[in-house]
Amino acid sequence: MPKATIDDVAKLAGVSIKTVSRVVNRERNVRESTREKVQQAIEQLNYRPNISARNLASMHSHIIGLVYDDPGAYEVPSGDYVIRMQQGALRACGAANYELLIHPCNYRDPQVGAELKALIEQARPDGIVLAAPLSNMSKIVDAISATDTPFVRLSPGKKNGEQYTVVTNDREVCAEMTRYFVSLGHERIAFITGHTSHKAIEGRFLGYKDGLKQSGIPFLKGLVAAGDNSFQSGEDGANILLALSEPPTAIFAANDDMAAGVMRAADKLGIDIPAQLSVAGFDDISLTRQIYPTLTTIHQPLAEMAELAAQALIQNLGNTSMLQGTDVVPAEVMIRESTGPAPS
Amino acid sequence: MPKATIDDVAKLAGVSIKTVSRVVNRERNVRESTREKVQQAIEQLNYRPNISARNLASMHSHIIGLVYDDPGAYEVPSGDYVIRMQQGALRACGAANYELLIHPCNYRDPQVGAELKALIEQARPDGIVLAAPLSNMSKIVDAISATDTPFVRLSPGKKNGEQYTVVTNDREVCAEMTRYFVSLGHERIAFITGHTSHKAIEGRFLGYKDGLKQSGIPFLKGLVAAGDNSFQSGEDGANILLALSEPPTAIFAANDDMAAGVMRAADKLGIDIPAQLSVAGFDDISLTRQIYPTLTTIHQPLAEMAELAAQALIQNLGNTSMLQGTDVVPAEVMIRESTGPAPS
DNA sequence: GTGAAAGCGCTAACAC
DNA sequence: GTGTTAGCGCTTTCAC
Repeated sequence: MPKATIDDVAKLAGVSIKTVSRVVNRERNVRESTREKVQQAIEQLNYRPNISARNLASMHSHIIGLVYDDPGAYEVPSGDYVIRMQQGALRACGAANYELLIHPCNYRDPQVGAELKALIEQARPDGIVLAAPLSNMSKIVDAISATDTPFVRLSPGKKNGEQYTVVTNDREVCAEMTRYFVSLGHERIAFITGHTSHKAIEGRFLGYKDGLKQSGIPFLKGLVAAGDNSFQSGEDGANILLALSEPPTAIFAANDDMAAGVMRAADKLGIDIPAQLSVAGFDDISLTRQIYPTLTTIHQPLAEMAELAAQALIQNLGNTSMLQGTDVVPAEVMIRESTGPAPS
Repeated sequence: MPKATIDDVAKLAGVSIKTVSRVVNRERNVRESTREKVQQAIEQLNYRPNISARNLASMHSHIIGLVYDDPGAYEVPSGDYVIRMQQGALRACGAANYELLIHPCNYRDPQVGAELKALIEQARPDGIVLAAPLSNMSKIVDAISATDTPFVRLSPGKKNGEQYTVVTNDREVCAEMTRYFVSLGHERIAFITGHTSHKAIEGRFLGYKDGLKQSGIPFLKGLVAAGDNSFQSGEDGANILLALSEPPTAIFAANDDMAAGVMRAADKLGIDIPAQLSVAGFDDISLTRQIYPTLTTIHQPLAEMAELAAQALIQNLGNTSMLQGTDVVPAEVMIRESTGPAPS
């Protein structure tokens, strides 16, 4: 059977199409009895408004774009990051009857700005959620700005631009993790830093130092190893740290990959985790639950962040004023098997 | 500035809107000089056709839906699976100027059928790519069928239904992996089976047996351990196999998680991989490159499969006849560090 | 509270 | 080859 249209419903309910439209869009000024009549007709005909027609008439697309770095364009730990953002954005879109258009893009491509602009002009999303690390990059931000499409940003490393932004508390939660080590009796707590180009990762190191200070433990340069986010750099860093005359009893790595490298190094050296050495990472990638012992880490609430960002974006679409400010969604320490009391 | 419309272009180029439409849609029967005139006007005005208007007039949405099991609804190895499918589907959509709507859904939810149906009626995708394991489930397939939306299936474990399907060669590639073990000098090659409910995983065991037969090596029941896809079951299975009076020199697990469990068991027993024991898995999850030694496994070409499926779907949309048949995209053995020559 | 009429920007017939 | 004329199914004034 051909799909029912608003006219069919109006005819069956004995009202005008405008009244049907009012009922469908939950507008006020409809008598309760009329609403019921229309509602019944809608159900009887299994009527669904035609999105294209609605979009055309209302001059917006009811589409939100989610733009993120393409994890398939190169090697990444996993697609968890993307999946979780999508979930959050989908929740917000579903609740507001918007659709979600995903657009992975490779920022290493010199054409990326033009390509992104073309995509936006084509699909005409009503707004865009821009994920990190793209949310930092002026060539991306400028390309979106040039289309006059409102957008919000997800955890840019540094705060610039005027758009509304959702971030997490990297620094505070790293301090919390550090204090957790102290609470287990650890005093020699080492840190493996991440790649210097990742703005977001700098805060993690600062948080580590905060945690030490809050616990009254002196910060020792000798307990810091320089990593570059890779498994290998974690293993190398651990080998240096564990060869010290007074080795650390705990190692906190700025990401999970490096923490896994630490575990590998300890395994080779015959050091038991967590009896002799506690290890923690950051990100909560799936690996953390697949290795043995499972890895204590910090979970970034990506789904919640994306949901909040999309929600705020959608709610603000009608307004003429630009959405501004910053919201923080706290990250969470995930205690698993790789951390335990300091050896006596 | 307000967006240019087809009328603006027509006026500037001094032609009718129909001619502009012809140029935009690359129809024939336009004089080259006219085409150029129009093209120039399009560029000058930065004209982009309005998708909603086009969709409304042409009576289709130019949207393809990708429906897959929601990996966030429960624990899964990783989101790689989903990401790779999305990439493939996006490639096909981009090439054909379609948009991709993603819809993760949780088949454990009893309402899933109704919910899916509602979504499809709302968004009205022109077609759907249905991923495994949903592509097997009649309540999902029926819900989609009820909406009269054409769909294609990705690697259902068993072949039923009449829709076009893209599969991979689980069985053949597992035989290949087994022969690879033999080529390394292994003769006692064990297998750890997967959970019986996963149809696709049955073929892997059959492939293992095929490979043995092709190599003239007798199949021994004693070299098969029953797993359930979990890390733990891999570890348990390995412990049983390695305790045999004549233990295997190679263990082939039906998925990567179990293979990781095997590696853990070997590590605990002080067995060196690959010098004393070779290990292989299936899936090529990101873990395989994050552990040490990196895991030899089999890569399912999910992106290619999804791309082919979406391509076929889109190409067939105009036709009245239903798209049928099956295409096979071969999987690939990924040789990494966990496999080596049999110990002498 | 409700309705009539005028588009939104495009495609599809059919004329020329 | 090109233009004319109707819609597609909705929202949006503005009447009543």
